[in-house]
Amino acid sequence: MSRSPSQDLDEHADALPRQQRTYSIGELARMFEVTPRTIRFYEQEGLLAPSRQGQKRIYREKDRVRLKLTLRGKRLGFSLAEIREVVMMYDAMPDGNARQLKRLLEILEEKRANLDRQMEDIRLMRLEIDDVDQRARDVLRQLGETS
DNA sequence: ATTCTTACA
DNA sequence: TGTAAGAA
Repeated sequence: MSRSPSQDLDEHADALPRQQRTYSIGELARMFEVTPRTIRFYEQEGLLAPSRQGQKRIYREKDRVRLKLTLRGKRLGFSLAEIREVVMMYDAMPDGNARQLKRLLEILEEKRANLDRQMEDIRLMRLEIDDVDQRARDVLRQLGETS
C-alpha cells in the first residue's frame, strides 16, 4: 500500500490546459506509479477509452483524470463497476439535454447519499481506532509502572 | 527503446 | 495483475 503523498491531491491542477497535452501509456504509468498493464486492464474494464494513433494509445487530459479517479476508487475499495459509474458520469456531461441532466442530478444525489453514509461510517471507525489506541496506551502504562 | 496483442499463472 | 512471446 505504498503511495506517493501528492499524486492524488492535484484536483485542480488541470483547470485550463484541458485537452492539449497527450501522454503515452508509459508516461501515465510513471506518473501514477502503475504498470502499463494496469492501464490497459482498466481500458478492458471500460474505465478508459484512449484514442489511437495507429496501434499506439493516445491519452488526453480527460483520460488522465479518469485514471486518477479510477485509482482513487480502487484505494477506497470500490468495485470496478462502481468506479465505472463515477467515471462515466465524469464525462457524461457535454450535452445540455434537460431530461438527461435531471436524470444525472438524481443519480448524483443518490451517490452523494451513499458517500455521506460512508463518511459517517469512516468517522465512527476512526473513533473506534482512537479508543483502542487509548486503551492500549493505558495498558502499556500499567505494565510500565508495574515492571 | 516502447508499445501492442494474446495467452496463461 | 504479472509475465512471456513475437510483431510493429
